[in-house]
Amino acid sequence: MKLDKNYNANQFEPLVYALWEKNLVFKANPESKKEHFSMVMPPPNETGTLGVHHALFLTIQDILARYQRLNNKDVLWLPGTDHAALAVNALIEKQLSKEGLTKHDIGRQAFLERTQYFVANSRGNMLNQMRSIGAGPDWTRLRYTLEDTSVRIVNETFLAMYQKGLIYRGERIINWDPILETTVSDDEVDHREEQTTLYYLKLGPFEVVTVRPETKFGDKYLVINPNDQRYKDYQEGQEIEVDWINGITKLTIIKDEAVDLNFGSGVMTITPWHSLIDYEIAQRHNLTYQQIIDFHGKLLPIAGEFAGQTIEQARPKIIEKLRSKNLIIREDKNYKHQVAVNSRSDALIEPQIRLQWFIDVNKKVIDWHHRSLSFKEILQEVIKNNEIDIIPKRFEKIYFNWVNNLRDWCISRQIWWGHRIPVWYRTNVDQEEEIYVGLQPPIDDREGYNGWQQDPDTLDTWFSSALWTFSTLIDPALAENYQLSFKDLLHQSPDFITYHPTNVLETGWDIIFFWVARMILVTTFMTGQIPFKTVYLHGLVRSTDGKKMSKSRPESLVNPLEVINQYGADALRMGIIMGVSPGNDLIYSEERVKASRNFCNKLWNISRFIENVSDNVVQPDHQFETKNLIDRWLVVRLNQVQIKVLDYLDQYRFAEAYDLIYKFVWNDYADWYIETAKLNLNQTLLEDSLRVILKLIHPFMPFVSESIWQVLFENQGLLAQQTFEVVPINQNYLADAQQFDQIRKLIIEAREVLQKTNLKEVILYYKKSQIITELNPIIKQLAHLKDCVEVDDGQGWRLINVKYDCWLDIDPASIKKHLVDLNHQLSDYQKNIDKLQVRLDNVNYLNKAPKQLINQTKQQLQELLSKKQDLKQEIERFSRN
RNA sequence: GGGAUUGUAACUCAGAUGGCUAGAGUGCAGCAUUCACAUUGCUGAAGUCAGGGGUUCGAAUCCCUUCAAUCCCACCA
Repeated sequence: MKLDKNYNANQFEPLVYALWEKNLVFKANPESKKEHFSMVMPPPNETGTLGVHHALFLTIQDILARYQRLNNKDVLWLPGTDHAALAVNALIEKQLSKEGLTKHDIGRQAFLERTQYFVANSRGNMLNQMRSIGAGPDWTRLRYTLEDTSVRIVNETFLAMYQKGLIYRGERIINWDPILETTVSDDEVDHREEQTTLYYLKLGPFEVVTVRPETKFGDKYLVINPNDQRYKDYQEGQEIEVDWINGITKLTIIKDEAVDLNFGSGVMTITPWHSLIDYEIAQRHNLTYQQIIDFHGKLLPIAGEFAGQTIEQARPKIIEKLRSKNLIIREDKNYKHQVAVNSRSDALIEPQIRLQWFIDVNKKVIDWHHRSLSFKEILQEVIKNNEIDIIPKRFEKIYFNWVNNLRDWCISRQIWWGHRIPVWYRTNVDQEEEIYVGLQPPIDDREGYNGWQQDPDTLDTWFSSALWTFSTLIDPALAENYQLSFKDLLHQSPDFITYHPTNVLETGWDIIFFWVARMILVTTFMTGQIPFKTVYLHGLVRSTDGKKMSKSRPESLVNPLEVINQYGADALRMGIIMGVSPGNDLIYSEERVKASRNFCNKLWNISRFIENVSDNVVQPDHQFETKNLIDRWLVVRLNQVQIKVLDYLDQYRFAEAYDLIYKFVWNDYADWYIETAKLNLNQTLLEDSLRVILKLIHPFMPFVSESIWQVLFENQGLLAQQTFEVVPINQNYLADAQQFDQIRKLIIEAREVLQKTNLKEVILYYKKSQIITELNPIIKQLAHLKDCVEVDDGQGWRLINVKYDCWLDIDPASIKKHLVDLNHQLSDYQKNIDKLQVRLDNVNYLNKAPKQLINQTKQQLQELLSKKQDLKQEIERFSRN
């Protein structure tokens, strides 16, 4: 025998994967005459290692890709990685700070070199990890969000939007991370609850509350709600003088409805530079504002004696001073409120006003289906018109909710790692600033003037990710040629022509805003096409305690490589697919992985059996030739399962598809067909059916299926190149299949009675039946009977659930042990009979329910009645004796 | 404050468009043993489908409501 007793995943997986790569089975071919199927891989961040959530999306996408290949399509699954500007930047800065350095110490150039080195390293690791999960994307088309082609397309996009007036530069309030010293987009800000002290301060005749006394230095305005009767005597614009932290200050009264009458005393001072709401109030009333905290998080000279100190240092001293001036009325030490933090770096966000680049989402200048629309409108339209389907559907609501509240997208970042903004500035003779936006650095040909300086900022990492579906399909060689326009690039790149729009985008629901929406936004603008036709969203993987896996709780993290080591990649894949429905989160459970590992082994041993009973020469047959009704039963089941599995896969219902295969293979194929095959061998059908099963299971468990295929059928070529063959059946097979179902019932019931009565070696008598005679040895063996004998009339215990007349040769004393169960069963029958009877007595049911259903109900009732009758008779007969 | 999701066996979860006696994995109980597989086989026990109400001939499934949990968005200075 060629196969070992147990399936050893670690032994086969690397070999099998190497074989796939060698044979280029993952390679897409745009020139193929087959139908094309395309999908881009969401590029994972190049921060190092993969987690289980990566394993999840790689598995789902790999199932899709392998399924479509077996479905006779030309498949492009395009892999790549993301430079992950903010995340990687934070990581490198953390490394530096461990060495006692900051990025300014080493300078921009050295910082970038160091980052590149780090990223190149982690990329290699990650790609190998993807391989060990079994993912089979087209590695020949591996892309990277910070490669040359990407830079070109990013700049093309920036330029095109700039020329349309969709990108503008402006001073706005933004989320500032004082640690990384960069802007953070709204979506990247997390809110965390914090307990702090709320101070009630005396401000002249008023009382104001604050948790941030350090922002109070710039106070010039006092805002009250115009509907507040308590302060109706104070007029808008009225000025008052009060004693404040650093002496006498003049305040102007402003009335604005943003003030909550019920919070504190209903009076507030505002700090527009460092608060979004205050900023909005200031904008409405045309107020002046100034910066109090600098971009490093330190107080500016306006804070007088506290200037140069960080907030942490200054706050207690400021409190001390306020206290000494008797300006603190009272303090609430248990005040709970939400603070904003950068989700990537965990730093406290300090709102700041700064010159930034923005994308205008409301300007209606984009040509879309012959109308001029804004980004916001296009985002709404493509979903409303079903140009793009989101699965599961409920995420459409979440999507619209987000789009409706969308504000201009701030795309500039002050970190160093990322796409540099393609804008250059210089000062001309009149000391005015000139600006140049272009694809490549401009050349300054004037002598004696300052040359062009590129904007120091980089772009939000999601800006380049947003181009992912089309930028990756552009031919890199063409992109090097700046003589070609962007349109030329699109129209001359075979991959773009063939594969765009892509068929599916498969990703987690948590990045629907960051990524999915922004891909739609940028792609529609740049290509005039939608980026994908379907969005399939999967859930988050959580740890066994039901919480999010997070780096701050290392015990919650599961390392997919360790799992693969222990149980194999196929086991991991199905462990996280089993029993999970689209869009729902899943809790990682090692039990499920184990169950899948056992299933691998089951498959393995089925194959081992087949190999064992097969002649050495394996002939390709594919005829599914049947010799008896068991064979026909199998063929019918195969056919049904095959159709259903393909149907589930078309609907992205992976868990259900897998579940069906699992049950079929284990409960039907192994437990019944293989068992009967020991006495009734049909070698070609065994091989044909195994081939079908391996193909069906292959998208889910590629390694074990390919390993078996290689050992058993290696001459038949690579599994991944085969297409599904439909198992042929004809109508009279169905009747045979039903016959065998009856025989299975017979065997099950016989086993049960023998178990309950604790008897062995019992004889089964049966009234003349051709089928039982034909299957006599099989029934005997599977039910563990001593013999199976045809008789003219019955004797012994009559089987209830079977259509045939047969009896087990059991003495009444033994049956008595079983009597309690039997009476229990009897009352179960009665309960169900009552239920069905009530239904059939209901006139409305008879009038309104479909005819077919009524007939079914009647039939069920008849069956139950007769079973009950039989059982009752038997019990009585045996009780009498 | 706005919104989404979840509540089904001891545990983790499936049950799309309402229609058999509500299923699986794990666990549990009993039995089997040199058979392809102990990563096994056979048999079994275990559920008021969170509670209440409604629609319907018929509800785990649809609607309303209460309770509990998780998450997203927006936020009070």
